[in-house]
Amino acid sequence: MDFYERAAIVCRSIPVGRVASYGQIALLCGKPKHARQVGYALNKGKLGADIPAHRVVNGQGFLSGAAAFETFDMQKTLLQGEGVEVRQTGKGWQTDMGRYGWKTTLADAEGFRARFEERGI
DNA sequence: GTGATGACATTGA
DNA sequence: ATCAATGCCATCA
Repeated sequence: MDFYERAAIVCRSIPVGRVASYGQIALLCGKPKHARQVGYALNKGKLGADIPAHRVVNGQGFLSGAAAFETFDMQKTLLQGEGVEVRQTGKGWQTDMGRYGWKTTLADAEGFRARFEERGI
């Protein structure tokens, strides 16, 4: 399905030092209800090797906790290395979406949509 | 084909 | 604020 190709493009577009949510990525792919498939794809590495999967967190800024990285705190380490603050809360590792969340606009979504169409995906 | 699974999100109590 | 219940839909067995 072309959804994964789109997701790969979107993920590679996440700025360094920013994080995006699964739902946000799904939305930018034009499939608002595919948040879970984004997670599935990242888990399975279906988007390819050059994907900054560590910049993808859930809607509240929590790190997934799934062991798709070398060690459990790999994702945290990578993010902090990019300047993203990651705090330990009672529930788990969390980033401040207000400060580090990737701010996307309608224009961004439209831009992606155009890129997808010109590629026929 | 059917049913279970999941790096999610939203709603309502 | 916290927690459970739903909704969701591509994969996989």
